[in-house]
Amino acid sequence: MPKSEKLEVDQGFFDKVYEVVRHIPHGRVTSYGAIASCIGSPSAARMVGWALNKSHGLTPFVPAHRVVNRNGVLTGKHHFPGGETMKEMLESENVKIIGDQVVDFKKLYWNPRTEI
DNA sequence: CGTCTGACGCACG
DNA sequence: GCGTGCGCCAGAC
Repeated sequence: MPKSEKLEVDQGFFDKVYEVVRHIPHGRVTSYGAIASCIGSPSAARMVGWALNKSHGLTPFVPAHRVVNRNGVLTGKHHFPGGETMKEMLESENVKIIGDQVVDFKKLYWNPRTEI
């Protein structure tokens, strides 16, 4: 079994997370759990958030602001510089936010498993 | 090597 | 409908 072959499969949890997140269309959002499920670990939603934390300032740019929790709430906004950065970035993509809640989250929800 | 923590999700009461 | 507890996997100390 060549190592190169294994390398493609065993990139690691976070790399897969980045790959999925990068596929999120402009002006759309998805959830941690959906990503986790898409990469093969349905209950590893925490790891997704953890990976995204490390993704900050990474290249290519990973739109972590498009990833919210299952409720459509911007749980990770505190990890962005400033405090309202995540909200502002989403609003710049025509995504409306009320408080920390994404408006029409259900409509804007992008399912990586179905639409990837 | 053991323990705690973490941008979540779900089951249970 | 809301609060609490547990599990998930990986890394830091």
